[in-house]
Amino acid sequence: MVDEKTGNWLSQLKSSGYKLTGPRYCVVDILAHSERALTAAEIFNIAHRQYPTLGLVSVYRTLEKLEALSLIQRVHREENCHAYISAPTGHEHLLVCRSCGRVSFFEGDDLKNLVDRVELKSGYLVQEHWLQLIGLCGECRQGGVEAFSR
Amino acid sequence: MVDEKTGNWLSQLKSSGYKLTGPRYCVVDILAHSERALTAAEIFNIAHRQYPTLGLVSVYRTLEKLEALSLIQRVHREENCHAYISAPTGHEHLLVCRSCGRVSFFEGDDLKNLVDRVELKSGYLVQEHWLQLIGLCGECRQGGVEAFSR
DNA sequence: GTGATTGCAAAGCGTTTGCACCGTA
DNA sequence: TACGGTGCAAACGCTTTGCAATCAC
Repeated sequence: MVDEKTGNWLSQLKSSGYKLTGPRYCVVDILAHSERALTAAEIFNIAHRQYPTLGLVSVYRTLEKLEALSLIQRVHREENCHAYISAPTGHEHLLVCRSCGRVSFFEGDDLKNLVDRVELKSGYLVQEHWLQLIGLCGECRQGGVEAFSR
Repeated sequence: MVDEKTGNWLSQLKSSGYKLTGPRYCVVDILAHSERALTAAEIFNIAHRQYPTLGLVSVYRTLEKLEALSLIQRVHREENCHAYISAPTGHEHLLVCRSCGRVSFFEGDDLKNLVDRVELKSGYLVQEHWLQLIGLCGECRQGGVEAFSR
């Protein structure tokens, strides 16, 4: 019983020449459905419950492949950049909740003017932009929820 | 013979209760004048030449203090976030050259509309934004300069 | 059957900590 | 003189690598 997103990721792995295995399935499924950015250790902790023989190493190796296929992307926070979230399908940017760690996406295409202006002024050729908003999600705003604990 | 920016940073360290020492001076001076974001190891390598007894540990400890005083800030690149650059004075964002690693700053205050729209749509309260442009600086555009080597 | 994938253990690497000595104020 | 700063060495935590056993295809 594989859901759509997990199934899609698995087929992409398969058609890239990788085999479909238990550990791989487990990690893919967790990442495909997480609302929060997860570190390798966090993924391991969750996956370990459903797949007790899983090794942390397999988590790293699967992350590597998923990142290469652009199915996941790194989330940068003030202090580190070792957490991953399912990559957006189109051209979207991250919106990260500082309290619970939840990640959402938003469209953000009107940077064009800004980019044009910066190019003119700086002489740079801008190839890529990275925009990330940080704040509190709807739930955490209301709830006065305690900071997400690591 | 201490130049203005270095001198300013040193006074800020001093007035925060820290002592002014050789190793500290050395690291401060390098960071205050680097056009590129530098990692602890890179700073150590440079500083070591002018101050042979310097230990890598002192670099880390100085970075810590400079970051706490907001005199430097981390620069995030695709793969890591362990390099530091002199922090901008006002509200500015980073423009990083992918080829030579040079960092420039630009003003970027017209995100207000975008932020308002995202808040409305997502229900988040946006507290902070992070914008970074990545591309090629004027020199690297023309020169076909080889990628900056690590 | 074959070659990729696995988990383990060990290695590797960057960063932090404990400590005795040293230098600034 | 007092106490923060120093470098060294060791500890630490996260990630990668070497390897023999295992498993998908």
